[in-house]
Amino acid sequence: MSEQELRAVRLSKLERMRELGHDPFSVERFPTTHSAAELLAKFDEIGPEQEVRYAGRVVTSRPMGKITFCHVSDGDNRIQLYIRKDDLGETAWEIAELVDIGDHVGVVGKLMTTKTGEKSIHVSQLTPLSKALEPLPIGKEKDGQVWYGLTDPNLRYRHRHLDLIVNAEARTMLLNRSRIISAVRRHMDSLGYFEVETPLLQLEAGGAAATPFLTTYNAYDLEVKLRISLELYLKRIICGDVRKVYEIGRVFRNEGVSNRHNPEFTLLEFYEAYINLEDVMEIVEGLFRGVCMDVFGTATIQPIANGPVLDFSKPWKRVELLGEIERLAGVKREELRELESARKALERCGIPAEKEHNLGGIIEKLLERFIEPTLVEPTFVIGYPIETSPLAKKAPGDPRMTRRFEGYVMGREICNAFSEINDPIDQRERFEQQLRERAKGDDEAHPMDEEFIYALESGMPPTGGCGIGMDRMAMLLTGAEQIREVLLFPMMKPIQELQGGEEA
RNA sequence: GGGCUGGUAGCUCAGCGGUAGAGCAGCGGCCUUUUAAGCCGUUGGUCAUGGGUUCGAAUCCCAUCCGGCCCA
Repeated sequence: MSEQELRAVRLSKLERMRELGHDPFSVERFPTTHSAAELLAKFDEIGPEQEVRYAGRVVTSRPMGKITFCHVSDGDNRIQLYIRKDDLGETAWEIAELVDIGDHVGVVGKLMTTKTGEKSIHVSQLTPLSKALEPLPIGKEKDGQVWYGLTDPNLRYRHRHLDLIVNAEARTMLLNRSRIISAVRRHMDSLGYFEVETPLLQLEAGGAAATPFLTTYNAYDLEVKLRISLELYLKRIICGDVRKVYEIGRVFRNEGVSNRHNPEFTLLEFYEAYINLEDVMEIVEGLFRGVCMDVFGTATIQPIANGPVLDFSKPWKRVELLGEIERLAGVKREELRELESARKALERCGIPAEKEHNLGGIIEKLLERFIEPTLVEPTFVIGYPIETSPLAKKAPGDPRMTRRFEGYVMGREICNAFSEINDPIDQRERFEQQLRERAKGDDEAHPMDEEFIYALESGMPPTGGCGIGMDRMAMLLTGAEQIREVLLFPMMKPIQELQGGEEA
């Protein structure tokens, strides 16, 4: 039967319901006494005499003549209904027979246990509350096995509401993402941070190396960019003597889509005056521990079945970047002092070096290739090259390196933090160096930001700051292999209008 | 961006040169404690799109569109 015919059948059922005196779409409310979980958990306590009210979506149906069994889901749990013609009467029964899988219903009834032992509602009144005009891909299920359903990622992401109805695992991941972000917010609030909101539309998008999206501000006839990070505005607030600030916000980077990248993603950044890198590490440890306790009730989690167990109750491992490169890639730190010897070392490791124009790029290549995959347990990698860290303080004793760390868990970068530059002269030099990189063709080099420099010139206290990708954090903690699993509506290319032959 | 791989009924899939298939959903019938309910009957398709090869294409080739996996 074609899609149109399936739809027509459902429309005619809706019409028939209306003829029988019930228009499901005219109902505005249906107060309930319990959720499915409550009905099941408090089954004995409620007992067989008390009248209960329950509402949800019909997800299974087993009509057998003058009785029908069906399961109704409130989104989180489902409970079975036992509906008898004798209990409803002629008209109500005919209306009940017009209910399809996918429709919402509200019921009044009493609890009962069926012959096969399933806790159910013996329905005395059934009220259709909506009619699904489209057939829903609700699969059949027994003993945890699911037949049919919705598996095509293309359809799952494009029609996420169906995914939420049908796939419990996807639902859990997405809702846990939401729980994780609100736990992060609670945690930062409890530490006394102010949550702030800074502009999305900016004249120059700074704070990270990425290509921005462009748009036009009509009133000022101005080309503006969507932000690529939160950093510079937040530090300007620190310059305003607000001691602790954070923002959880969407940033936009005009680049490709992959397992780990979506062009718009949610970033947490926090800054605190008078603290350094090591203090930030402790805040990150506390954040992961606190969020896990809040969301999962334990700091020791195993996000992927049979995967590694992550213990966030203890401090993260701390390693030094150049030391790890020496240990795992066999490249001595002395080799990484000059571009030529560093290139040779890179080639020796089997990585082409022609494209590398500075030491920072080479060091990060070695990190990616040799270090990252080994960083399963939570680890801070400390000490990053200056070329790729234009906002981090120089390391005392080595002007090529900065007071910066990245946190890794299960081989993936999870946060990026540093002791912030508060010397305006140093910062200006770094930006000027970036401008030179830009002139050489690096489109992602950091732009000059005079207002930010001015803020530093007005005096910024020593400050520690950190950025954590919320999508990555959600992936890590929920065990998602794909960033799209923790985004409700990931970027999907539009399906182009198919043209069936050019007209002459 | 490169390699591999997929797109067939509303959903999940089979078919891989010779009449377009199955299960589920749907529709009709029987059925007042079923649960992947069951039994009988039945509808449903521009085989992603556009070209090509062939007597004949869902199937082979090319291009395009949209995915997936791996790599950069």
